Amino acid sequence: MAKFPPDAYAQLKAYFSEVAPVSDADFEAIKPRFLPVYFQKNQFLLRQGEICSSIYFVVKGSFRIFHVNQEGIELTRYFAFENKFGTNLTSMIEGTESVENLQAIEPLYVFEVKKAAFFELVETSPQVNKIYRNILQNAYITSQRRIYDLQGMTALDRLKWLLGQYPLILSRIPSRLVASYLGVTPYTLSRLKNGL
Amino acid sequence: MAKFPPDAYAQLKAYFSEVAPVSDADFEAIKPRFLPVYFQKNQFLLRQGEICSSIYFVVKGSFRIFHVNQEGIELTRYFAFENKFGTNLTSMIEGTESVENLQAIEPLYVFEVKKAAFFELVETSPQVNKIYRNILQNAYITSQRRIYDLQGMTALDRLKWLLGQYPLILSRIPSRLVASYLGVTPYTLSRLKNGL
DNA sequence: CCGAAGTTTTGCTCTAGCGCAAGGAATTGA
DNA sequence: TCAATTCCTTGCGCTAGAGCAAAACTTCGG
Repeated sequence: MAKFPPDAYAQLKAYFSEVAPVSDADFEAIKPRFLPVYFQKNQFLLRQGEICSSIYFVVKGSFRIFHVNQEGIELTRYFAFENKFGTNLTSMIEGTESVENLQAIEPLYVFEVKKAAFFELVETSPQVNKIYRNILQNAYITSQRRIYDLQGMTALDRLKWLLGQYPLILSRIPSRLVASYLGVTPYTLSRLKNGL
Repeated sequence: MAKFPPDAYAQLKAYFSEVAPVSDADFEAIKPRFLPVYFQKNQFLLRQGEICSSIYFVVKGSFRIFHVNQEGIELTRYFAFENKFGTNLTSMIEGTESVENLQAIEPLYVFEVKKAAFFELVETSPQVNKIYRNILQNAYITSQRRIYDLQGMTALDRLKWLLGQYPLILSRIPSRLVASYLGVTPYTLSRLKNGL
């Protein structure tokens, strides 16, 4: 295991300046709530049935959010790459048991922000508040878009749509997981790749 | 056109007592922000491209929220029946152009709450605040559930799932609209009904 | 560096659901 | 109330994608 990226806080600050610029002094106050954590490939950040108590910011690597349905099929709904936040919002907000799993896909370096610390920051830091509004809206908009954009598309068009958003996804993420995101079998995805 | 249901405010008060009980005095203060409005069957409450400036509470009748995709196919995502709130959240929150239409299915009696008045109530009334949290959470959870529950189900199972939620929907709503909700053609829905 | 386990590809068959066409039923409006 | 329109059903052929089996390729631990 390589050590935690030394410039990770600089990266976080750069993220803030994109979304909600923050002064050096304010950033120093926020910083200690962002805890560097490492997860191995395939390790779980959260398992279904547990209560989600943190939100994560990806410094390096990636994780996915997925659900296992009645038939035992995995359905992936989100890939979190560098500079993305990810958590199970419903479980974290309501304190209910998660129906989703969060799992590292690659060796993963994240900042973990504990629920209590996070909501405190939401109240005390206008910047974090803005970021939170962003997260909420994106969560909703993303899931809406997913329904509307994908409904009625062929599997090939869905794949193209995904590649439009993450051009490198097929070289970075196992096909099996991409298939579980697109809602097709790995067989079908393999064949689709020929038709690109 | 029949006149607006005379006991509509009593109905609204009953709804509050289910979700967030409110004293008579407080209710009197809230009441004037709920404006009785009538829409004819098929009339639009909002068209795509417009900015959504109100939220609606159904007293009697129903409306649907739908989107028209690139191929010109209508995709319905929500049916609002009695005692349900409905609006285009994204457009209302962000003030952006709506990509969805709201349209009365039956003769429709609603309370309209203007955006400004609504957000003022959210700030000043703990009860309305709670109802708003409810709406936001439901919006997100519903769209999540829709992705997870329906993914991988056959069309017949999706129909049964819908009938589990709204047992009378097929007798109340035109089949064409139910089909556009389930993501199947009217042909297929018609055949599915035989297999129930 | 090698064997085992997991992953991806490919051939083949099968089925759910599409979509046209045409007939029947139900709504609508003057 | 009666035509006109819209909506629903049904027969039929067709295609996208599922799913099994087996081969080819990767990855990983020791």
